[in-house]
Amino acid sequence: MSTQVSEACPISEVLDHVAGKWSIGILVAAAHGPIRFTELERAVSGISRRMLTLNLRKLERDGLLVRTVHPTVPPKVEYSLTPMARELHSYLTGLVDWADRYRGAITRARAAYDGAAGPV
Amino acid sequence: MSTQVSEACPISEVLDHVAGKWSIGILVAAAHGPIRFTELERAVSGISRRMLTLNLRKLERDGLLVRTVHPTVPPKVEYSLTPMARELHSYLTGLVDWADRYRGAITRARAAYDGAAGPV
DNA sequence: CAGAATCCAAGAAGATACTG
DNA sequence: CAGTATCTTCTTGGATTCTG
Repeated sequence: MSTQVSEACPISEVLDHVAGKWSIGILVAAAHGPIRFTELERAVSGISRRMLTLNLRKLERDGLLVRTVHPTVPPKVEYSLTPMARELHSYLTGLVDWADRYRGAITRARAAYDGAAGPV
Repeated sequence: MSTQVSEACPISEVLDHVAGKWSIGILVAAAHGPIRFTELERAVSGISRRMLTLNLRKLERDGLLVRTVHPTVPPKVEYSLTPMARELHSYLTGLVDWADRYRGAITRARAAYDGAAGPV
């Protein structure tokens, strides 16, 4: 058997792009409809302009976001999800929802772990 | 840090731990039942021993994995999911499934993007 | 077997400044 | 408004070696 496994990028790489900290925030924020750069900057809390740009490019390149430039002054650029990103979005919200439900428990688990092991 | 705001860690941080490239692989591999270190090393393709250890500690600290040491010779250590990780697992498999369905499309999207923009 | 310790390279990310 | 460019810092991750 010709194990020509990687005709396409490995799953782990896809997941790495799609499930990154910033990617999830961006995709979730863009899911409500077309969203502008500055709106995204506010929506994704903690992201820097640079990181936003880089992640937008990555997601656009992967075919998850569509970038629409309106040739006006001042410029207006909108980002929206492609169909495959929209499908992804439901899984992402499940994840976000889970994180929200359990972040208290996780914080407590960390405290217990650190307390037991020995924080110096 | 004498932080007053963070009663619990922000969602983005939780997601960052849980949805990392390695974390997903580890959690999915451990979902079948208790799994040993070396088995994980084989199951999570591409991971190094070091990264595996670091990620196992992180997940254990977050209360997602339970580490069981059997005091035998040679040593035997098993990892299994906690209930909250088990709940997470269903969302993760959804994600993995999505990634598998679309990785071909993503690879093509990249090629198109690179081809159009100008790969120098 | 299941790690821990150390060193080092590469990439991610922040700060800041500039532009069509 | 929506970026780009540059510089520096911090973190991630690989390779290797050692141990109970």
